[in-house]
Amino acid sequence: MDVPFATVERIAKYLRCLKRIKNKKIKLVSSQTLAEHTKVTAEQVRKDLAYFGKFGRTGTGYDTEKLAKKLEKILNPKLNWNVCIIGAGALGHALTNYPDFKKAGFNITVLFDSDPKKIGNKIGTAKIYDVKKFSPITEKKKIEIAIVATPENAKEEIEQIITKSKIKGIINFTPATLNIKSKRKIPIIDVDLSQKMYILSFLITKGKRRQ
Amino acid sequence: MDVPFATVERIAKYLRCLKRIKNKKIKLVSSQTLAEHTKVTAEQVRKDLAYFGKFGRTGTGYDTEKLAKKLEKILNPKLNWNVCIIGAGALGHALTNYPDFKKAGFNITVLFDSDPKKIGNKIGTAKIYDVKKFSPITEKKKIEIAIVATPENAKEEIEQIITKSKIKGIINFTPATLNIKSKRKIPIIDVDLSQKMYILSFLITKGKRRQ
DNA sequence: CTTTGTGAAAATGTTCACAGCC
DNA sequence: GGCTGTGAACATTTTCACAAAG
Repeated sequence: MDVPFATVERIAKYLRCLKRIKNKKIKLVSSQTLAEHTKVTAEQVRKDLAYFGKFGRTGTGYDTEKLAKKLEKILNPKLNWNVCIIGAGALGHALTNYPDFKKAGFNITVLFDSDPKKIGNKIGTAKIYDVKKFSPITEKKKIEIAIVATPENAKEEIEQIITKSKIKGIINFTPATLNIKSKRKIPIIDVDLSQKMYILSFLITKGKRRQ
Repeated sequence: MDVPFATVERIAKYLRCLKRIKNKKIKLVSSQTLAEHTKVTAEQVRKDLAYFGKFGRTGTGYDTEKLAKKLEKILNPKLNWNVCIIGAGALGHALTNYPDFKKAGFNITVLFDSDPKKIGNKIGTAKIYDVKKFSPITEKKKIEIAIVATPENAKEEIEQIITKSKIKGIINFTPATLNIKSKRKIPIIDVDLSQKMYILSFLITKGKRRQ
C-alpha cells in the first residue's frame, strides 16, 4: 500500500504534538484531541495512523508515549543521522545551532563553503570545510543528509558535487529546483522561504485561511 | 472558482523559474519547459495557469516576462509588505538578512524579543524592540505580516500578542500549531524544519523520491 | 507542425457512518 | 457512554486526449 505524502507530513505533525503532550504528563490521547491540536479532522488522524497499523484501544484512545515511540520509529527508524550543511552563511549558521535537529536525531557534523576566510572556522562543534572536499569528507564522516543553504547561483556546482557523492537525501533551501542525475533515487525536500511569503501574500489578499 | 492550495504553491514555483529564465534573456517559454524546470507535468502547468486566465499563445508558448508579471500580480498584488520577526535569535538574524525577501517585496522592518540584552540593538537597518510593545509598534509601522521564530514554549504568549494586534498573516517557524482566536481569518503558513527532516528520513528509508 | 486550453476519465485523498470493543 | 478502525460515499486533483489556433 502506498502511503500518501500528505499522510507522512501529518504523521510528523502528530509526533510533534504527542511529544508536547507527553511532557505535560498526559497518558492518554484521543484522535479528537490530536486532531484539534494539529487542525485536521479526527477521522483523518485515524485514517493516517491506519496506514501503519492499529495503535489505539477502542473506547480509550492512544497511549501518548507508546504512540510517540511508534511514530518516531516509522518516520525515523535510523534514529541518528549525520548531516552536513552546504553554505556557511547566516542561514547555515542558524541551522547549525537549531536545537530541534539534534533532539530529533539529526546531527549537524560539518559545514562546507567556498570562501577561504570561512574554511577552517568552527560553528559550535561543527567545522567548516572547503566545498571541493565534499565527497571525501562526507564519506569519511558517514554523512548521508545534506542541507543546501547556498545562494541560488551555486545550483549547478551543488548538483555536480552531490551527484558525485554518496548523499542519500537533501533539504534544499535554494529556490532553484535541484536535478541530481543519479541512478539512486535521492529524495529532495524543498524549503523555499520566498515561496512561503508569496503564498501568504496570496492568502491574505484573497481572504483564505488554509495553510 | 476555488483555487487549490497546491496550485498556489506551484504558481509560486513557476514564478521563480520564470524570473531565472528571464535573466537568461529567453523571451518565450512553453508549458513543457516550465514543467521540466519545476518537476511537474506540462498539463499541470497549463491547468494551474487556467485557474487565473489565458496567458499563452497556441503554437508559441508564453512570453516569459509577461507571464512573470502576471503571476507576480496574482501572488503579490500589494507588491510591498512590512514584515516583523518575533524572536531575535540565530534564525531571526538569518531571516532578517535573507536577501530574497526584499527582492520579492517583503521588507523586514523590525524584530521583537523579550531579552533585555537584545532590545535596542540593530540587525542591519532593523531594530529590536521589546515584545511587550508589539501592538503599538506594529500598528505605527504598518506591519501586516509576522514571522514567528521563537522557541516553542513561547506559543501561548505569541498567540496572545498576535490576537490582540492587527497582523494579517503569519509565517510560523515554531513546531507548535498556533491558535489565533480572531474574527478575522488570519492565514498561517507553518515551516516546521524538524518535520522536514523527519519526512526526508522517511523518504530515504522507504526509497521514495517524491518531495 | 507546435503548443495552448479544456472537457472527460482516472486516480487520489477525505469525510461519513457505523460496527465492534472498552 | 466513548472511542477506534474501516468500508463505502464523496470530493478533489491530476492525467489524458484532442479540438482550436498560430
